[in-house]
Amino acid sequence: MIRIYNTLTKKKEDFIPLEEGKVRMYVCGPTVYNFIHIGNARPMIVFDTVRRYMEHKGYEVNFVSNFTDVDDKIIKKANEEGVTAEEISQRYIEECKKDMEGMNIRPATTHPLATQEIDGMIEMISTLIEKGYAYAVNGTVYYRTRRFEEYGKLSHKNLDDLQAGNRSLLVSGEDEKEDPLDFVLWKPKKEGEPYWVSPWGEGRPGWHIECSVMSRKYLGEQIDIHGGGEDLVFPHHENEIAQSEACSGKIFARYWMHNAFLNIDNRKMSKSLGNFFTVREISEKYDLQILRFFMLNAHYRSPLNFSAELMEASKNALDRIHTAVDNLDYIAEHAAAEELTGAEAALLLEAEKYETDFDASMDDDFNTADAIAAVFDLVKYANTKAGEGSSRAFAGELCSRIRNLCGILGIVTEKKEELLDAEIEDLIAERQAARKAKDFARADEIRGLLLDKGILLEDTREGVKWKRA
RNA sequence: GGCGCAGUAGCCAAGCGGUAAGGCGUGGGUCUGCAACACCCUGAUGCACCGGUUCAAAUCCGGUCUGCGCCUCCA
Repeated sequence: MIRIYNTLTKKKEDFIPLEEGKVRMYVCGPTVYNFIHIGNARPMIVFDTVRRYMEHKGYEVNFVSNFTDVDDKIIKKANEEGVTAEEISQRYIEECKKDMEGMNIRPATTHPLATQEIDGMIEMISTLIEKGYAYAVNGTVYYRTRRFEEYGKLSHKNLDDLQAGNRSLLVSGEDEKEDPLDFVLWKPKKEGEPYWVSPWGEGRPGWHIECSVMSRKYLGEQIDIHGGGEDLVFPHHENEIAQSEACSGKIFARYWMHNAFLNIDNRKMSKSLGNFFTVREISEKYDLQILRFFMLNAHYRSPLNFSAELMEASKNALDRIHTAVDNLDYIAEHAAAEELTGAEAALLLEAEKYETDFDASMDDDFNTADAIAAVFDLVKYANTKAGEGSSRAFAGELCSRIRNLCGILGIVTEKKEELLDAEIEDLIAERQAARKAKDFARADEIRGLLLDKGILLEDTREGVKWKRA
């Protein structure tokens, strides 16, 4: 049984899907006005892992994640570059997909675009007006927040507190609202902005209505899991609930999951502090697999601090897994015996406990940090139990189990097949000859030469191995 | 002002009532021509601090300190 911490109830709850064997989940995606930063990457990695684990447990997962492609920031960027907003959003959607691939984040079942769903938004806004939950004033449509009695149930806020202690809810030009708490569903166009025709005039949708509409269209009125960064709890998700539930009269999402922030130097990343990194920047220095591993090494609801030092530690840790997998592959390939011995069969049975541990950790609100510990336990077990005398079946099985667990976490263990240049192969052979002749000076010289080319040699009992530095 | 989260070894990080996982790093050892890999050993009589509840607390309760987040676009 999977247990999920639900922001709505502030408790871990047993996960029971609306429809047996199926999971409908929606995760708020990025606004595409630039390369995504590593903070954007956290929910992507977290929820991709949730999805993978659900699938591992046998669920069929319908995973929807949007791209917000109409927004002030996109328009601003477009104006700066003198191109259309669409060009900007298309460009960064493509770039985002490249980054996702690098982090081994699988494409969603559907990646809807806000601009392709305007009709649905107009329809939902109309329904809200009909039901008395919204009103139009001078081309702007507002949601009548106080009309939705449960407003605040997700963020556990009380409307009067919101109003009383607040800084400046009354922004200039907003005195046309019935209540300062009301939020925008549709805003009139301004000169030079993209717009759509609506019953309230030309304009564009507010941010919150997008997700309600896209979620309903691709997943139905009720979904199992709704996810996103913790900053979206209020007001974004609170508003989604108000919109969707006022419209349908049904509970919108059963489980609300929110990941904590990725910080830099213990502070939230932000442009004003100048302390943020794009995923692209990180990819120039590290394999993005390391970024993924780094994030999964902490619980998704804990704040995580990012630093180069921590990335180095993650790189070394991940290498330990890769090395184990490579070694097992090597043992399997060169094994003298094919079949499992009785002793080996017993060892494999014993090793099943690590897989059980892994699942138990993941069942407990996706405790990836604990799950990774189980992977390391298996790695150590394999390193200890498998050796040159092992059968192909034994080494192969241990290897595939490690690969399988890593796969659930989206951590790639497949070795990139790279052919050695003939020149490098010759050098390795020459070094072997030198070693045989005990000409260690020459052997070390060659090893140094290869190291300069980025090739790392390892003399193991089974022979010479190499890997890219 | 309102609401909320966190403080566990040098670093990262699980555990959330039953006597401190895992990783990185450090030091020592085995293996090896050396190096690397791997393996073994090495780590907090203690989980910010002070009280309390309990047979039992890092885990529950109260208070203090510190850091952070949300309340405004934000992953």
